[in-house]
Amino acid sequence: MAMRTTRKQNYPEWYQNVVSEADMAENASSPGCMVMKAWGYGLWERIQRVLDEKIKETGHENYYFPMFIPLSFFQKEADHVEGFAKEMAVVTHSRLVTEDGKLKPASPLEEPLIVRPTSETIIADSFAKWVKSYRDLPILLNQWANVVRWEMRPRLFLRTREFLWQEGHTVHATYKEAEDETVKMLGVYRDFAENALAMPVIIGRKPEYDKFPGAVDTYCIEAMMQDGKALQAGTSHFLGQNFAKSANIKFVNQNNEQEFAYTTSWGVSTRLIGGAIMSHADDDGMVMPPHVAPYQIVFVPVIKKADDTPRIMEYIENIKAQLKDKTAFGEKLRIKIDNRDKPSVDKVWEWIRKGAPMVCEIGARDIENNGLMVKERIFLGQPEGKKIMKVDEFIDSVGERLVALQQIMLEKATERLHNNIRTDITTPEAFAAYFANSNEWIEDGKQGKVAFVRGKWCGDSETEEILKSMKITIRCIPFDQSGTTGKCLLTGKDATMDVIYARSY
RNA sequence: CGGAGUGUAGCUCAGCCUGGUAGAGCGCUACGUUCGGGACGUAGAAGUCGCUGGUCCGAAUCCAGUCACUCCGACCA
Repeated sequence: MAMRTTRKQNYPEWYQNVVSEADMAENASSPGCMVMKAWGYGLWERIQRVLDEKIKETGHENYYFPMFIPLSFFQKEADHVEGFAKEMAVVTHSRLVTEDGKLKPASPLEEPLIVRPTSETIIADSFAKWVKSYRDLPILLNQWANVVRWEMRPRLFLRTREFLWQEGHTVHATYKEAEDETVKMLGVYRDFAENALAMPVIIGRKPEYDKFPGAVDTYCIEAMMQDGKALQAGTSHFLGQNFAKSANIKFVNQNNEQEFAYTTSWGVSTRLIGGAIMSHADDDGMVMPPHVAPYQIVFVPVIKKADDTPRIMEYIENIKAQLKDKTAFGEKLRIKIDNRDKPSVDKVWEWIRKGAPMVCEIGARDIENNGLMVKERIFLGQPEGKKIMKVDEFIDSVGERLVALQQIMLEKATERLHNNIRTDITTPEAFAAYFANSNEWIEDGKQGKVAFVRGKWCGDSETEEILKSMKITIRCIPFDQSGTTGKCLLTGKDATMDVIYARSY
């Protein structure tokens, strides 16, 4: 076990341990913020690259809007301002002066600026300028940016005051078209989570009280972590005409009538990295899905005699050269030769903690055999995780093998999700008894003590208080409503709606 | 914003009760032996003891203030 704390011992502590031992990020000196290091930011860059392509394939183009938003913009949409008021970073001054040897803010701004917690208001302002006629619609845009929400209890990747994300914003001429867009992008997120991150999700709609402030409907993808808690991994909002009305986004339709437009917004963030960690990492550290691993293959030279160094390095370079045109997931392979002047065992263990999908150890012995030693991260410690292969065989099969490893990771995570959605809890008593337990690590392929419950909900507003007192949340109202039976698990009233109940991050 | 705790070397911490030259392990540097599941020897570098003030011949240690961080709550669209 390379982690100081195992998942079973203390899941939250294990998580922090993985983040630091895999060298993905650390707490910054600025409170609540993080420094993303090469291996963590590298994962984000991969997420950006793969997702950006999907966003562009669906017709969107990237824009960039300012991070400072005039305070008055938030005033315009009542629900929106109320939803965000408590967590805004506010810029009130434009310079510093020295007073008694201390720096103090000076030159107050006439109108304070808000550091964007999200960009609906400032993008809507632009939409209002750009939209004149139905011929201008739809506008389909996206931006990759940082946002700030003044969180009180930050956790690396899962909740930080500043985080990175993409936010898509679109304007449409009709209700239906905007609603379709919202659901379409949710589908893009689901495919991305499952295919790129090997993280299966449940898709659905948020209950009324949990919607994005200012939205008509909020849709989400919800993932299950290894402790049975839910992680909201992405959201897609149908904003109806709410922001169009507050920002005055109007167009002339084909009948020459003025009409308010319909808008959407959708986003995923660096939180996905936290999700990937808690989906796949084990007691030896991170396990990177090959599709998004910054490096898929790491070569570690094993040098017993210094004299061997040149020929071993040459041998490795030669293998790398032969992999030049090989692909996996339709992309070139990402390969690292770790030639740092360190003991090879240390290097190997470092890549295990980082979760590089394949580590290849190559020494003098392999040159004689025209072979190499291949270790696959997901099979660490198991006999099948360690193979001596011929170079030709490796070169021909490695691309497919990376795809296969990705598939195995998805299957494992999917099995956990499916085995841990309880549908047999049908009364408030059984429900309360179930959630009286606390969350703990769920062993692979097993059913955990506490995870998701799929069951009935009456939808009454009084349930909000009950949930709060139990520290349970309704993750979503799944699209798939193929039903469970029973009464509302909170009130015992008659109910028709199926929802997912869980503790959450 | 409430409750608790912690600030000593890059990291993890001991020393504080009972004041008297700043410590350990890991890491780092050099050299040598090593290297395919976490090696070892020898030598070495490294700290205004969070900060400010007080008591005292003398403060990491006692007192007061202050700042920061961590954990638990409240908050988390």
